[in-house]
Amino acid sequence: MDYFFAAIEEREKPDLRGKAIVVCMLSGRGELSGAVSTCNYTARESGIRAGMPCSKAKKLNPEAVFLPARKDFYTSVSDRVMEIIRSYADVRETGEAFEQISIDEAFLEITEKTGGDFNLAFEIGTQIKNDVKDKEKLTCSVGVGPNKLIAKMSSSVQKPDGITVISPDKLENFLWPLKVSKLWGIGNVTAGKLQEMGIVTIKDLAEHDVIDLISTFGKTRGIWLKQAASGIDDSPLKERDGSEQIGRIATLPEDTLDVNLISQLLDRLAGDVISKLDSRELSFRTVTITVINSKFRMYTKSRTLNHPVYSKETLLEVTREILNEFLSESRTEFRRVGVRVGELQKRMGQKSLFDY
DNA sequence: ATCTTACACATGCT
DNA sequence: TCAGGCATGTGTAAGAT
Repeated sequence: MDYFFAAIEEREKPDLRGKAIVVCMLSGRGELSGAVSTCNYTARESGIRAGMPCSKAKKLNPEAVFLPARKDFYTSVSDRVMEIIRSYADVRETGEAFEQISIDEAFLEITEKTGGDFNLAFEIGTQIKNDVKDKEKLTCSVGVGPNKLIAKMSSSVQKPDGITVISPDKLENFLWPLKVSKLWGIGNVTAGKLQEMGIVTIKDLAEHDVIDLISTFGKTRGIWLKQAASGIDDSPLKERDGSEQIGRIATLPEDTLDVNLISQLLDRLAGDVISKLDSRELSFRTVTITVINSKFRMYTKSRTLNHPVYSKETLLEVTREILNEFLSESRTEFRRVGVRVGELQKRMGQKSLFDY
């Protein structure tokens, strides 16, 4: 979806159209303390980008409209969009060959219904765009490719409201001239290491000795780099049944080491996590606490319970226990804290199988 | 001797 | 001067078979 959160706000508030719109995740610390989640293309003209501090965005364009993110609402729109798109995917025994990878992105397998014809794929992509526009008044950008990696990368070529097809015969011309940082899966750290090795373009990477890549990045990642740079990606679509972890993280009202202040926030976050757990009727077995200190260093500690549970009391207890461990070994004030649960399982009849 | 699990941490994407 | 949410992989240590 194109500039998804901001596009939804535009749709909901027609008087905003034409203006620069910036959707922010705010920490509550100050008027505009937080980061830009996304912004419309008008805002991008003034240099505003996702991830940038909101205060900086304000400096770049004081006239822009700054809105707080309404995540639950965007999720409800996302659910409807995904249902529309899903209906265009190949159908297998298990259901549609469809993979939602984020709140606004998804992969569809259409190999069967196109018989591998990329011209047909273009038609289907166009249909999807029209359907979404008709039903939800939102635009999206479609990428077609012989695998997920290429589909994802081609979706970025023409934005917003675009469609790009990269058939196997156009693969090398598309991929090789690009900087390695453009390859989906290569971030800052990897791009930096590659540059030190003299690898700048994707072509450089594709031609590089795989043994050398493995020695720097490990077996899995080394082989992946070599393959990906050649446009090879055999990963199948993964049907996802909700996330495998549920977490909440937030910024403290001020940097602190005060147990009471921190527990107060952690308890709220734990409550939110329990709500989500309840709505999906799940139990959890692991609890992870995240701390980000005033120097922006991140630390995590986790506990795995003997059996899955879904009691709020247990989550609170474990959370406090881990917090105390953190506090006894920390001298730098905390800025943000988070709670996350994992090893999720569908609930049984009792609170826990071994609880009675 | 080998397989499995727990944990901390790095990396990447939005 | 900077938000929140998730996935996946790796190294190491400890426990189980």
